[in-house]
Amino acid sequence: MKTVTIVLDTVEFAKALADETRQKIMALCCCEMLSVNDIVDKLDVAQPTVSHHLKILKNAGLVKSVRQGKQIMYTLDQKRLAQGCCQVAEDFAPSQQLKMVVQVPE
Amino acid sequence: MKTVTIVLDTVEFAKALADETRQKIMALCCCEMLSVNDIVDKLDVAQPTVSHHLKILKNAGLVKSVRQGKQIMYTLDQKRLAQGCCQVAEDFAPSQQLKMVVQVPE
DNA sequence: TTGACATATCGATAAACTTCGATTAGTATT
DNA sequence: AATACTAATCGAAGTTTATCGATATGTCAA
Repeated sequence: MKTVTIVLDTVEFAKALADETRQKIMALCCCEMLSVNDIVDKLDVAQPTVSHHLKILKNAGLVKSVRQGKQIMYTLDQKRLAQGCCQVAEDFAPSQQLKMVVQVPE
Repeated sequence: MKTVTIVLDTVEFAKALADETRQKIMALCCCEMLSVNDIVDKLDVAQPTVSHHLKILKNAGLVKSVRQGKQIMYTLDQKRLAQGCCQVAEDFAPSQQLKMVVQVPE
């Protein structure tokens, strides 16, 4: 039996987070699915800029996307984000343990 | 009575993390105090470069420093780092709760 | 299949960032 | 005080990144 440990690239992870516009996008689609235009409407940036940032977030595995007709809906992968945070904490702050609390639906 | 909530700037936090050399520095001085020269010796970068990165980490509150004679010793602020990770997770992944496990010394 | 809409890609520009050699500032030793 | 040592600052060069207008690609409806 093989154990596969998914190790995330903490530099790519941090780089994906390291932009104000991207953090705004992440906050917007953290808890719902939004189309690119939805995001453009809520921010003060051009459509190509939003697409550019979504691509970076996607490459870092931080957003998932699904096509719905003409639109492509994006949403933040919260689990992945939390995993990234945990990994950073594990790597650099081993004395300060972080635990991910699994939410049990009632 | 006033309640003061220390809110960390998640963009500055992420930017501080978003560089390979800085992550190497963080890994080096995560669990011990190192002088600037100690870090230079362990990495393949020039001294001004290390000083530059230490300044960025310091401004983000991620390292603490103390002068010891001629040297200035740097060490990672693990607690602060873990807090940053928690804050990012709270802000963007509210469904995936992270908890900081407080270490109780025996 | 034509037109309208949604998103991605391209190319250019400007700003931000990394790096390093040279220099400066601070500290300890002799 | 002069010297040696350590780290910070300065200035420049090169690289990366963010942004946007223009355009291409993909999808649906008529």
